[in-house]
Amino acid sequence: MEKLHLWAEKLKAMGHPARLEILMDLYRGSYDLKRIMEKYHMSQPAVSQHLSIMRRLGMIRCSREGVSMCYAILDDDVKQFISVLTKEVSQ
Amino acid sequence: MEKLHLWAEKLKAMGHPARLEILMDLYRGSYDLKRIMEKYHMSQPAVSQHLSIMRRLGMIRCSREGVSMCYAILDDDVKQFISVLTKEVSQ
DNA sequence: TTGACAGATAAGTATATTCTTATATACTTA
DNA sequence: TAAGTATATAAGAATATACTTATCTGTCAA
Repeated sequence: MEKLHLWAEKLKAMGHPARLEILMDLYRGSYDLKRIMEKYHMSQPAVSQHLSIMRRLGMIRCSREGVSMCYAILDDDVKQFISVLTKEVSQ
Repeated sequence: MEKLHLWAEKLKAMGHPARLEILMDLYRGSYDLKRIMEKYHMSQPAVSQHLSIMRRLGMIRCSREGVSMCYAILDDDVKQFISVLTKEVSQ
């Protein structure tokens, strides 16, 4: 896929408040499924599907940690962007 | 609107290859309607609607220049992001 | 080995997005 | 002022996205 097109895909994926918040959580270390569910009035499958969208694009990776799953940001460009955004949003 | 939510809106708006390319064109000075139409197999109204989406969000502004319109990036965050992206994509 | 827990996937539906074609508007020039 | 050019807007259709509920899978502990 062309670079620009791939970027558009990643931006679109970041273009949802719940996904953006998950990424910011992950940047800080980990995300809290229940908090996301409550804040966005969203079911567990819905959150799982948002994670899956970002996983398909290689933006995040997941690994099993016993009974639960551990997510982390994989894409360096995304990580860089979220780092800047985190500072910007907290102002 | 909450800061995070507004950012999500802007990212979603950037999350379309034609809109992203228009923004990159505008960052360099101006965009070429015919080139965008041809590259994305898109009609004039379709491009106009993409511009309108970004205009509604305050990402770009437009002013009349005689018979044609002059667009420019208005939002500093967007400008900053596109400047970084432009470098990244050209590598 | 079964029950409970955490989370993923499937299937279907409501809504949003992105186009299309048709038409309207603003400006310029003959 | 009529015609031409550049662009915007309107209405509707096709497609994509974001949910829902139901169900499945993997892990652990009794």
